[in-house]
Amino acid sequence: MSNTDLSPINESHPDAPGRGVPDRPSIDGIEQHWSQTWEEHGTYRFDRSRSREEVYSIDTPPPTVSGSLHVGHVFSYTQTDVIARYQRMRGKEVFYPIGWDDNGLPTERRVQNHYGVRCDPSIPYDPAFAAPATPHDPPIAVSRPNFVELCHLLTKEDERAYETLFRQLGLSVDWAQHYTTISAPAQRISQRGFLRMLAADQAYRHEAPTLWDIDFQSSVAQAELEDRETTGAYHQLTFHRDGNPPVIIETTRPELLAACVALVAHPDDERYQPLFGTTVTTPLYGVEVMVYPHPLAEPDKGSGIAMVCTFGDLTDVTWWRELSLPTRTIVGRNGRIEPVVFGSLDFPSADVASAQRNYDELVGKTTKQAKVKIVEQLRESGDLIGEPRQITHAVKYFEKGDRPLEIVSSRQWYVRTMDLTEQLIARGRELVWHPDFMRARYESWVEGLNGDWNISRQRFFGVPFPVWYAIDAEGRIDDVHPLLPAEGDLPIDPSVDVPEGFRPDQRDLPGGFTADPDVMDTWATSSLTPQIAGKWGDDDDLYARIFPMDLRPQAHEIIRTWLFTTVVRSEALHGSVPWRNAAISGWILDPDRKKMSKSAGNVVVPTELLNAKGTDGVRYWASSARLGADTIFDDRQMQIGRRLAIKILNASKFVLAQTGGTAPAECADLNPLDASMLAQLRILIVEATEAMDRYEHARALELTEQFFWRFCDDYLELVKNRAYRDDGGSPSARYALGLSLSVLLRLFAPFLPFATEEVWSWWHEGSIHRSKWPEVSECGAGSGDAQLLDDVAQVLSEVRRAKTNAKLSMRASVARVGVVTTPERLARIDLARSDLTDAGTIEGLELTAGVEGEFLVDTELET
RNA sequence: GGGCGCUUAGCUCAGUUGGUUAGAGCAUCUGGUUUACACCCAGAGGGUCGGGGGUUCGAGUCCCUCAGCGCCCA
Repeated sequence: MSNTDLSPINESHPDAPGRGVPDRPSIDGIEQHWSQTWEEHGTYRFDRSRSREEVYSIDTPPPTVSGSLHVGHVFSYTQTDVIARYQRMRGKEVFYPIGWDDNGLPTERRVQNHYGVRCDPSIPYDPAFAAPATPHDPPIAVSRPNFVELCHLLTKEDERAYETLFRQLGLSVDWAQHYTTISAPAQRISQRGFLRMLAADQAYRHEAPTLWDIDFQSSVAQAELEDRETTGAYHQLTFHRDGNPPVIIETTRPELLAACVALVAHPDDERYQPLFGTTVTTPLYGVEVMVYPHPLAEPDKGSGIAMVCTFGDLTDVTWWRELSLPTRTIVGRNGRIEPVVFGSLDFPSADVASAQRNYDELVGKTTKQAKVKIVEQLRESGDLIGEPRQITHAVKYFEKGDRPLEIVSSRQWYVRTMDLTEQLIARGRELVWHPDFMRARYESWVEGLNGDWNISRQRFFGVPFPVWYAIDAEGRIDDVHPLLPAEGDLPIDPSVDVPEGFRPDQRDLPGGFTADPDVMDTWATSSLTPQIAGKWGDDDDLYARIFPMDLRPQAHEIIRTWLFTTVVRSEALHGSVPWRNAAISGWILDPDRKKMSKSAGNVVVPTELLNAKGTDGVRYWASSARLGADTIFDDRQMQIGRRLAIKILNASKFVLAQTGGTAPAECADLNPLDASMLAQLRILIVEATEAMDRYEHARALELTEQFFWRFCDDYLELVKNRAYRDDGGSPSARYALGLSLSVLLRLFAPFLPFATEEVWSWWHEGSIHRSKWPEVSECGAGSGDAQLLDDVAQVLSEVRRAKTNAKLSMRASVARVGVVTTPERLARIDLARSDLTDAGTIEGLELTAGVEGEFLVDTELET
């Protein structure tokens, strides 16, 4: 591999000697050589002078580097790379950047565990703090700036591992376009996007019930929810009515009784119709609450009448909003019961002293502890009927959380989505989905939205909101008129930078200003990957050449997050769909059909796999799967790919030995067998190209592979003797061999970039990956009869069968072969007579006319 | 509860708009020292296409229904 000289643009010189054919070709270790060569020659560098029509742009998923590398990365990224390589060979200038998604909660969690630290924003920055070599146990508290430094440090390390893998995998990304979501440019674009949407009233800040994780101490969005089957218990409680029998409700959360603001029953429920509009009194607290009809109440659930608390679950939020109920907050952001004052405006009571006494016994407890206590109290007061009844029910969790979410009222930034659902569905229909049925995931998600998108998180490592608030002379914060930076000053950190017209020493003081304390949710930034990769607002010339992008490849589980939020941002900022195609890859399943995931402990480390099977082998497996199809991890499939790559090397060596690497570029007197093979090759080109254009890369690979094995087993065997001989038939054979090898290598190139590049370099200068995708017009005039090769191969196959049945070597001579079939077939076979008798070592070939449908081969072996 | 996908040989999967005896690879078995390849070559066995019903001259393919698996949404 010494005399390699690959230029980025291939100028295919048929007479260029290339590097020559090695004696013993091998695929082992070729990955490192070629990925290095591609980088040195800028083979995949994007040419930004090309117009939008000439560009194929890909919005690649920036992997979360704090996650673990696993074979799923190899799988889906290979599928995208196949598309990229195909489009490049079709003459498109491919914009194929990659980034690392390094901001946000996953990184924070990894840093906490890796170093044994936790972030305490009240601690001042310690410039002398160094990253611990081993994790602190128990974790130590560090300042926010120190914590953020650790986040940067660790992500740098993680990113190196990812880059190494993706280079080994042979992804044809342009590493010069690389980005990270926490970098200054990404923060600038993220903040710019936010400010534009704020100005257009597409984003707003609002106090509202918010899903809250008490362990992460942060709000979470609807898209991050997960239902988990959780055990609970129905408790039957009595609500009192003067002079009437009590009303019995059933609840799984009796500890929220003090937060009860109403009872609801279904409007058609005759049992409770007389109660609508009347009031009842809560046990223990003596608080009067009204009974309302509402269609969401389920008559057959429990007693059919429910207590509404602020807030036990999302249905409570709906009732609270639609019935304009008051708010009684008792659960704090740490998940513990907070003190309240009975007899105050919010907590009126018929018996203030007793209510306060009962309640104070719960204060400071977690909801779980409070539940135990209140059950005791209710039992004593006689308001608990019977024993709690165990059930399992679906409870909302943060997908990364360990305890059920609470719902607290808090002030958060939102992006409007509820006003937009119709446009969002229309945009989803503009997109071409591969496969089409994945659109249903998107639509059902959009149709099920129940609130605007909460984008603020009460966390540390993220893009800060570029917002301050003025503080008046009395120390009141003006939430309504945020102070904003000029776009030209972005990115800013409001906790460091100072708004215009203020001095640093006015921070957090009356008459001064204060920073918005929150950071944006990760998705609020990664929903802008087209803008970040295309340098929107920083390099609008580039952006105009790549946006809207051609392709968004991603997995189906993040349709509701990444795909959805990107469509939202693009609609808000550009009034456009962000891409034309969405290619949705499936999951990797282990042999038990379970999803491979770190938590399931069944992941396969990809680097070991690539070393063992060869990159092309692994890529073969990945690209054999259709888009959207979940795929079993199967290293036998990779072994097949590995064998295919080796076969390509060996077959190429053989062909090049015939042609000397200088096959004739034209042939006037084409042998009928060669013409037949080329006719089949033309069909292959058409079908493979059509499949690739439909994003059915697995189909294209299958067709090419099928052709290639038949090509080796039949055509090469039939033609080898003629090609060897230096007589009249040789030029035609050498022409057809050279041409077909060139075509086949290029058809395989997107799938097996290393083996094909290796072979290409033997007889070409320049990279195969910058060569042209094969076209039918390359394969001569097209006068060949595709059927001829099949008919001849069938006779040859019968002869082989006879030899095998006789346990003879394939080289054994055959005295006579008699073929009886239709005159048309006989005529075709006769045209390849000498190739057939050579390949089968047949002494006498007798062709006898038969009837339609007849095909008999009678073989007399020599004894 | 609503929706989507899957169910074809022991395993992993193809089967285009319904059209000959349902294909491939792997695995199994039987053979072959063929200078491109033993990471190879030749061949063989192996399937009532998840069950049931229907449409049709004809169904793996279209319709209905049931079951199992997986996922999405509520």
